[in-house]
Order: sequence, then C-alpha cells, then structure tokens
Amino acid sequence: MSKATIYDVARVANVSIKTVSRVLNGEPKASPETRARVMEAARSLNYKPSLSARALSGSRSFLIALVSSGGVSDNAMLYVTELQMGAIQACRAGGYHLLTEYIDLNTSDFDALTETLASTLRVDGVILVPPLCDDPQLLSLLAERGVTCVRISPTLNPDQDDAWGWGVDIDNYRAAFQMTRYLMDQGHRDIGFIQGHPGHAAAAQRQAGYRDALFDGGPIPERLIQPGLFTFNSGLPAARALLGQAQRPTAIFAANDSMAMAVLSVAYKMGIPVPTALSVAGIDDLPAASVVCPPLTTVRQPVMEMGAAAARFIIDRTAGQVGSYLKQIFDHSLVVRESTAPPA
Amino acid sequence: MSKATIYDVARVANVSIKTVSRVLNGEPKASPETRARVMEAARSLNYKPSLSARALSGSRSFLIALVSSGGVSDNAMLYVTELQMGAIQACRAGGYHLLTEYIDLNTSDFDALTETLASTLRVDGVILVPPLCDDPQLLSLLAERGVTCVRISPTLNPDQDDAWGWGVDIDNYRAAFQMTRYLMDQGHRDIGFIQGHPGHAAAAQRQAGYRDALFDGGPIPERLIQPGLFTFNSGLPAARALLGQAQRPTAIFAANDSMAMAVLSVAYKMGIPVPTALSVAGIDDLPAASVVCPPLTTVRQPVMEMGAAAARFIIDRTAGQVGSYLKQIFDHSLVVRESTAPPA
DNA sequence: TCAGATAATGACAGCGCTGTCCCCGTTTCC
DNA sequence: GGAAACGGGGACAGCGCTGTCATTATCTGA
Repeated sequence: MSKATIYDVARVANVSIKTVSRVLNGEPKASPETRARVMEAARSLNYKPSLSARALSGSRSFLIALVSSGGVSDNAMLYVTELQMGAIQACRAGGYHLLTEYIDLNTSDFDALTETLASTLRVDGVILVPPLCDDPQLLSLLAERGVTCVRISPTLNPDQDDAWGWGVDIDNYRAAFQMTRYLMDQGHRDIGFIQGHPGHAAAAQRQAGYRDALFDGGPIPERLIQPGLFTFNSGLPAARALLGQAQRPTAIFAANDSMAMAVLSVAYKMGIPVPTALSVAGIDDLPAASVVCPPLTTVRQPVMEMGAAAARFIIDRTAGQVGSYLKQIFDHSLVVRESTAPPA
Repeated sequence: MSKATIYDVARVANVSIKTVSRVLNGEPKASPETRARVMEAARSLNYKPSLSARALSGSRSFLIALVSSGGVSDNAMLYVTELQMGAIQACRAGGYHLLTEYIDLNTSDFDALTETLASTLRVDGVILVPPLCDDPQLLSLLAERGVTCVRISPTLNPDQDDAWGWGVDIDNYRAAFQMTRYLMDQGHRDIGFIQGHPGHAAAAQRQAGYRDALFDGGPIPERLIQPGLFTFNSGLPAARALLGQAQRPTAIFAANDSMAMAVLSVAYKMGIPVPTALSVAGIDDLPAASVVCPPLTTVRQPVMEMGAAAARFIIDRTAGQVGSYLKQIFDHSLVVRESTAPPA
C-alpha cells in the first residue's frame, strides 16, 4: 500500500539509498541510466518521501505558513482566501505545503507564534498579510529567529525594510491615479474620496494618486475627503458625510472595495440611484464586488499571482537563490462595471 | 536561541529524555516533583518540541488538512475561510496545525492528493468541504489509506456513510422550514423557491422544508420553483424566470445566499424594490449577506464552530477516543435583515 | 515473610531521510 | 607517465523524538 520507503526503492533499483535521494532531489551526481532506473522503481512502488523525515534530517521543512489576523466577517478576508489559493499552487509546484496560522490581534502572543513557527514547525518561510506585515514587533521577532518572510502590501520602513523581508504589492499610487482619471474622463470633477487606514502605506499612496490626478498635487478640498479604515463599517459614516452635503459629489472613490460597498449601501438607503446620480468606485476587486448592485467598478489586483510569487520566493530562497530583499510590484487593471457612469 | 532539544531539557531537569517526553505528553507515569522539574526546565530553556521528530518517531503527525476545491471567486469560498478559522482554533488548542490543500475539480488527481496526504504528510485527518465531501472516489481512496475524514455538510449514502467518516451539518430541513414559515408569518403565500445543486443532499432537504411548510407535503406548483446550482450565476436565470411571470411571487426563498444575491441583482435591474414589492431570503449568512442592498434575511450556520468540531474530532480520535461514526447537527438561527417584509 | 503487583524511570533501537566524507575508475594535461 | 581533476556512487552517522522493554524501588496481601 502506502508503506514504501526509500529502502524499498533502493533495493528495487539496485542502488544505495543515497543515490535514490540524489535522484529524487535532482542532485547532480547520477548517470542518466541510474536516474531512470530509480525513477522507474519509485513509480512502480508508488513511493512518496516522508515530509517529516526529510525535514528532520535536512535543512528544509517544505512548509510555508500563511499568517493572518483580523475578524472573519470582515471581507478583507476574502483577499486572504485568494492569496492562499495562489500560494498553494506555488507550493504544490515546488513540493511544498501551506500551513495556515491565525493570530488574534487582541491577545496577540507574537512570541508564542514565532516560537511555534521557528522551533516546532521550522517553516521555511512565512507570508504575512496586513496588518500583521507591518507590525515591527512581530517582524523583528521573526528576523531574530532567522525566519524568511514575505510581506503582502507592506508599509516599508526606510530604515528596516531590507531586514524585514521581501514584499509584494501593486502600484497603489498609479491604481488610484488611473481610477480618478477614469472618473474624470467620464466627466466627473466633483469626486469624493474615502481614505484607508492611516497606518497602512497603501492608504497614503492611494490618496496621493487621487490628489495628483484631480488636483495636480494641490490641496484636497475638505468637503471631498473623509476618513476610513478600510472596513465596511468605517465606510458608512464617511459615505453619509459625503452624501449628506447640500451640494454632494457626483462620484465617490473609496480607497477599497469594502468601503465602496458601504457607499453603495448608504446611497441605496438615501434613495440616490447609482450610477445615474452617483458614481462609485473602489480598489481590490473583491469577489463580492461583482455581485453587489450595481456591480462595482474597481481596480483588480492579481492577488492569486501575488500569493504564488510570495510562496515561490520562499521556496527559491530556501533552495539557495538569494533574491534581492525588496518589493515586487504587480500589474493592476481597471475593471469597469456598472457603478460608474457620466454625471447627469 | 531556538536550538533547545529534548536532551537539553533532560540535562537541566536531571532526568532521561524519555521522562521529559512523558511529562510533555501528559503520559501517566511521572511523579509530581519530576513533572514540575521538567516543566520548569522546559520553560526556562524555552523548549518547543520538533514537529517532524515527533511525527517521524511517533504515530501522530499533528497535522490536519483542510481540502477544498472550486473556483476562488465563487463566494462559497467565504464559507471555507470561516471553517478554517474554527479549525485553526481547535488545532491550536490541541497542539495541532492546519494544512490547506486545494484540488482543481477539472484536473482532479485524487490519487496524487490521497497519496500526498497519506504518505508524504501522514496527516492525522482531513476535513472535506462540499462538493469534495461527496465524491465517492475520493472518499474511498482516503478510506483505503486509512485516513480519518470529517465531511462538512455531507450527503450521506445509506450504505457507506459509516465507512466514509464523520460529518457536521445543520438541520437543513428545519432551517428551510423555519424560513418559509417566517415568510408566511409575514403574510406571504406566493413564495418562489430556487433549488440547490441536485447532487447535494442539503439541496433536497431545504426544498423539502420549504414544501412541507408551504404546501404541507403537497406538490409545489411549477411556477414557483426554479432549478439552481448554489452559485450566483445559476441564480440569475432562475430569478429572471420567477420574476418575469405575469403574476410574480411576493417572496423568493433561494436555497442559499449566493443565489439570493442573484435574485437581489435581477430585482434591482428589473426595478422591483426589495423588500416593498418583493421579499428575498437565503441560507448561509455569508459575510457578503450583510453588505448587499438590502442586507439579506438568511439562516446563520455556526460555521466556525463546525470547523472547530471537525478538527477536534480528528484530534480526539487520533488520541484514542473512538467517536461514533456519524453526523453531528449544529443549531442554526434565523437572521432577519432588511430584504424581507410583509407583502404590499 | 515473600511472591507478585504497582509506580517511577531509564536504556536503547529505530522512524526515513539528508549531509559529510570517502572511494574508485576515467580523463586531462603538462 | 604521473598527479590532479572529475564523474558516479556508497558507507555511515545522525536529525530529535517515541515505543518497547528492562530495571529498580516500594507496596500489597495471604
């Protein structure tokens, strides 16, 4: 059945176990014939190496951890699902496996987490999503233990970023700039903006993109801008403030989809038809973005690819390739759906 | 740093490594004093046992796999995220870890998956979500390999279910019955229904609940029922068919939230106001259900708890407790939001 | 009083691999 | 022609734990 070991393969192929190991790991020293013989033996025995044994004796664990935090219901989690999917695919291709860990930010025991990751699991790397990827304490604990990490959409700290791991992101500035320009092309000039979480670099970059597109770097009129925290709930009061004004904007651009959905919700309740009387746009292209009414115009991030790249980075790095420790920027794309139209 | 091994602990506590192992695993033979000494030594050294070593030498791997399939964008995935969260929590409590695996149903290589799970990872159990949890081929492969599995919302096969693992579910019949009755209490009599995927037992049970509540077991008029597949897209034509009739229903109950959202979308496009001219209800309480317009009346399943129970079952079983091989039913609850109201 | 039960612990052999070191036979090149 | 270099492969010692069995000390009851 499933009990074939490397010894069995070695016996059948008539070589030493070391040679089997070499062939299976693609190490150089092995003649083509031997290689073929071993492969054949392995296949015929339906041999699969044991992860634990490999991890115990070697220096790799073939394990990558994806660490997330935050409330379930917050639909930012959706983003994590997609990331995970990409990471799993990359893991599979590399013979790796993905562990999912979760940490409650309230009772956050970073020490225990780090210890588990580094000592018990000996993972080859961890993938950190916001806001964990920006936590200096966690980052430095991980760095101390020598755990490779990849940060998703990180807030780079100019002093530390090279010690805190590689990151993947989109060009948030350009994404916001383009979306704003798209809205302007439709004829909008009075475009409200809902900010993202102030602790997250992407928030500032998106705002800058909006500002530069609409005001050419000049100041943003106060009536057009409202604070937000990237959550649906934080978008509600912001939308109400923007839409409650005597002369309300003809379009609202929220720094992410969750908040854009909040705008949709408030507009609906106030009886403001979208997109005829109000255009709404977001960023992220959450799965829900296409099922809300009307479907949301947004910016799509290649989240799956980003997850895959993150995993691949760890795999390659563990295998020896030392990549430069920086940030990889992925292409985004404008997704125009039905929540935007020229102003009345 | 992080290099403490069981040898170090044994040395510090002045006992043999076997005794350390015993204490740390909560095995019976150990005097209170020794136990205390070992615990202290372990703490002072910040010792964490190596998962690989434990797995390699013992009979448990401390690993549970959550296997899912299906397209990312389908918002049924949200459900998986929540399950995962629950499972992770239970894992943590038991010293276990959760692996996430994904299988593409198109190229579904169940053999390779099973082999990986059983031979490479030697997981202590797998959690299967629909529709995987109903695939006879996968189920029997897993059973052959002796892999414990827990099925989420499974379609029980009367001949085989005791060989195919334990399951967790809600009482779909009652959930649908109650929702239908709720709609009736509001004054609705003309309630349309959108069916779930015919291969999934929950679909039939939900339909039966609806039928028994509304027609007391009698036949459902054809004009009130439409086929669906549990996906948003499959709900679109069903909703159009229901709402396109000359005398359209005053309420539509979809077998799940994704399809209920499709109804919302179609109603929106047809200019039918919800809930004033049409009530809409679903089942699942997806995260998105509360952010669509109007927020959806639905039935909440305790998905997180179900995930936790699934993991706990595997952990307990591996530790020795042999649970009865059946299905555990969790309580659901009606969540009344704004998509339902008495008919005009 | 003494065999036998019970409690508390240790010795030791692996689990199934990888890393390190070593060996043998061919080339290669001055 | 001989030393060095290289390609191909094996022996062997662990990695850090758990399982099994042995050992000692203490206790039990007829």
